[in-house]
Amino acid sequence: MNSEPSTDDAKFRYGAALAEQIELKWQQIWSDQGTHQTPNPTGKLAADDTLDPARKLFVMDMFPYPSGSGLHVGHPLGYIASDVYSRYMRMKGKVVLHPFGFDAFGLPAEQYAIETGQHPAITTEQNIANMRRQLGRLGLNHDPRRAISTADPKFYRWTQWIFLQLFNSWCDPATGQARPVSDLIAEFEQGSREPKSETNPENRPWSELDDVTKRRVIDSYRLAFQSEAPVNWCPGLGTVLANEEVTTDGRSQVGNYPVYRRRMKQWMLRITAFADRLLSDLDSLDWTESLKTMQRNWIGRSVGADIRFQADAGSGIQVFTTRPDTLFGATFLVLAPEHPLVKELTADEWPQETPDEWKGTAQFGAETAASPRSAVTAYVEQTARVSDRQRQAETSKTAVFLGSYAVNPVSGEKMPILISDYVLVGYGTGAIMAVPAHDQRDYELATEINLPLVPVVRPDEQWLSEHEGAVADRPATWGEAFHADGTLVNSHGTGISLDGLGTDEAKDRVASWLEESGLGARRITYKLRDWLFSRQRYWGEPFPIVYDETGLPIALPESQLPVELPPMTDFRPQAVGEDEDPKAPLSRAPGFEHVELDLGDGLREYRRETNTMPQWAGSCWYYLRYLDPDNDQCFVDPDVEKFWMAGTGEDGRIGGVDLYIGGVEHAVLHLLYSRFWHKVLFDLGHVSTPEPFQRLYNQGYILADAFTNSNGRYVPALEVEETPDGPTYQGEPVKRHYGKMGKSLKNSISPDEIYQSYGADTLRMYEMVMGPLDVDRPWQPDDIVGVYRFLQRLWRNVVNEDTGALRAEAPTLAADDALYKLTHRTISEVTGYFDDMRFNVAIARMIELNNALTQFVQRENAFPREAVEALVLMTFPLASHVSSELWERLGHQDRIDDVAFPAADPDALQEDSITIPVTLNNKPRGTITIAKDADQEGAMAAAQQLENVAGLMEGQDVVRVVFVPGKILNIVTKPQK
RNA sequence: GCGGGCGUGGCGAAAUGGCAUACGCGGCAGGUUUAGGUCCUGUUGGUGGAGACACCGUGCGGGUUCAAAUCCCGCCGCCCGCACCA
Repeated sequence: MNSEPSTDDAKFRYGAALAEQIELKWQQIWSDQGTHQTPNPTGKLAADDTLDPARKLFVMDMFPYPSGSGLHVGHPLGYIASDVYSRYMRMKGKVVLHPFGFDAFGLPAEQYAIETGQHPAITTEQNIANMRRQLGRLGLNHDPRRAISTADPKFYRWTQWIFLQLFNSWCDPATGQARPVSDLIAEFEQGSREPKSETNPENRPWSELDDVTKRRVIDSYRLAFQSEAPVNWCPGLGTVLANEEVTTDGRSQVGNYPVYRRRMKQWMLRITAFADRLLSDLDSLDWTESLKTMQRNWIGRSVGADIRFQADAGSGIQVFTTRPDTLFGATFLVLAPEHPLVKELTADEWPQETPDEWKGTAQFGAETAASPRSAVTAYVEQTARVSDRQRQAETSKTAVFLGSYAVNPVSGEKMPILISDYVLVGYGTGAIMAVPAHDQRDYELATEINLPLVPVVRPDEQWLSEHEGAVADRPATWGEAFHADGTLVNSHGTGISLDGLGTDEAKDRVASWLEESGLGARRITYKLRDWLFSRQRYWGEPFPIVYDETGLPIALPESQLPVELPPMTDFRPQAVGEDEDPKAPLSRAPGFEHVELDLGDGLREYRRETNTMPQWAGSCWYYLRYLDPDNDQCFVDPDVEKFWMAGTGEDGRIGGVDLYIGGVEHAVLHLLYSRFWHKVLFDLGHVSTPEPFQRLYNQGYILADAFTNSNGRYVPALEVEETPDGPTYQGEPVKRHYGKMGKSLKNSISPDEIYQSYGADTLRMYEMVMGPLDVDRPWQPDDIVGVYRFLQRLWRNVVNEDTGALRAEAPTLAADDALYKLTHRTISEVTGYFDDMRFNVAIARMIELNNALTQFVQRENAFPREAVEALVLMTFPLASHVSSELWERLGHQDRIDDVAFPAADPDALQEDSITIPVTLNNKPRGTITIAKDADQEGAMAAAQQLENVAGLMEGQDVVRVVFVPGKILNIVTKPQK
């Protein structure tokens, strides 16, 4: 394959060398003249003149982490798109903010540093420099003054500040909004609110509590709080991870290491308190439906009821169910193996006549199954070995009976209590009432180990007929649970009867009954869990938190921010034993953990928090820092924030970033976390919109061939050779795959190669012409010449390739000239396509115009200025350097950056006559050219002139004529009798 | 299993009810050139025909309509997300 274009024989042909010369020249000019600096309404970056808020447009990319392997051609796809769009919008008169930065803290950067044995501060800096160079070569129009890095203390000072906002806030359940903790304390002191009982077991009034208890109570309300809970522990990374960072098969997203469940005390953020708003506010956003669906699924709202069951021991077992209507059919209870009541409810001996299936005999052997305690212990240990996600693999259900019973409050029946790993401790209450006749999972367990089934919803006849051998009142014959709605049966007891009711009515009746009798209440639960926010890693934001002798956390005052990350030479995470708590690297930093501080009551000793914040902390709010990057008084000036974020009111927009472009992989990570932080900042009055990102656009991925060897490992795609027997690597046959370009598939292609062969403008244009922006597309290097030739021809139409001089200029085009009309029609269409970010079709139209222009120039040996300038201006957002160069060569003193996008001449779009197809019985038979306002008779008359049509109509009766002005003439005929 | 999306030439793709395949790549033929490349011109869905043309053709089957790639119903295939969530 010869991908190298030949060296140009014409000295001034637009080739790779000339393109590079032009590109570097204009990048220098842009940098020298500050072309891409966007003014602010006020502050350090303020403009000389006032800015019109109605014209503002905030266009942003998801910023990258500074990868060590540099950029591949898949990375800049979104960056180019946002660049093209922002340049276009600027030409359309918008004041466009288009910034760029680096997500420099976090696991990927730290893992890279460990691999290379260098300090992350150094590798991060190097990687940022390298990525800046590669991106700079693309000529992106980012405002250089607003470049940010989340690992910069001037940046993370404010990340820490926002953390303190969370720490110093609580969520008022009455309004669902964040409020300052000081309000909470005031309410306690006034007696208008009673402390929750969990932290105040004796329910003593606030004024009688000692200081430490008061602090405990308050801490339990905070949006940032510490909690001892089962977490995702990843020994391979030496840290805990958020649920969102664990893959479906129970491994870490970064590094693909196994993840285990383990109880640890960690920092959590109370995102669950905002679940409802995170869900309902999705409706107001201009995001794709599939992305909204992903967030909705992740939040996972379900409506039901809590029910408390009285058990042999303890104060009762609380369960959550979405089907309270089936309460009479609840024949046993199942707890998660980790449920706190398991120990208490485990009996010393098996009750008489306990079936062997309930004892786990088959699983653990007769010896272990000899007592409830040993069987339960064995079962709990077994489930602890695998992660939540792995537990969900499709295997037959297992369970162990605790040896104790509860009572069904409506039927009065005895219900055995079991533990099973299909009940998850983190969802609902960690316990369920099993209704085996009407829940598939319960059905499977009940039939597996022989538990009683009671039908309480009568299956309909159709369902019964579809299930062979199914008898309505014998669920064991059904083969599966009947979980649809229906009519209640077998559901009457003392004080309540549901027989004959429909599902919805019955749900309502039971819920009311539960509330009246004090046995339960209506409740809504979410799959979303609180966000585990601490990591036992080095390369992240330190917490602005210290501990005093009580061990309770204390927020550092704002004046002591930032808490800088101390320099360390050995910053690796430490391996620890199974029962040992991991030690965060910062605890080894000399002089960091134990400090003497004056927090207002004199110098005292404190212990610093040594965990760091996760990857996502900086990206939760970075878009706000772009607005006011140098402000050292606050995280963003309120007036500046309002200017860029406020909704324009257009199309009911509520405000936020006007266009946010990025990959779909952040659907439930960054995008959910960020929305959460933004809502807290909104509630506290720090930002003016309830949502951060009004419009979100997911660009597709660039795909490329990838190859695996016989071990299933990926081999470098660039070194694979194509042979008649298939692809080979180092002589060995390899298997071809196809996937997202990137490091993991070893199929990256560097943009540097494309710059060398064609230049950056060609690369920009190629990435935009490949296909629709939101669709995955294969990297096809052979196709690049298409847009390269386009730019070459455009250049040649203006510049004499041999001399470098401007070609002769043709006289002004007449208004009825075909090229004039095509020019304006193209402007009109391209404008629409740019507005919709359909750059591939816009480019196709430009190529058509350029082809027509080329013929004109060849014929006349001169170029028509209108057509050329329109093309140069339309090309500018895409191929900015060569367009700038041509604009200058065309004799313009003004910068093309400041020129308005061309407007179509409305007269040129008006055609006096139009050509439409004629179909006879729906078969195309030719075209007619008729007056624009011709009527059906006129069209028919013209059609009769067509030899074809006239001939075929001979001997036919016209049954119907469909004339759609401007579209078609269809004549329906049938043979004459 | 549930939810969402997609299926059009040799390839990337246009057309969102009105001439299917715009534009680009690749192919074929010709011109320029010592030659190759570059560049330029023509041509390029399939079948038949010398040709004008004719018939067929948007995953498969049905439907609505004067008219369907497009709308509706049912299959098939691929991709993405979720997945024991009580």
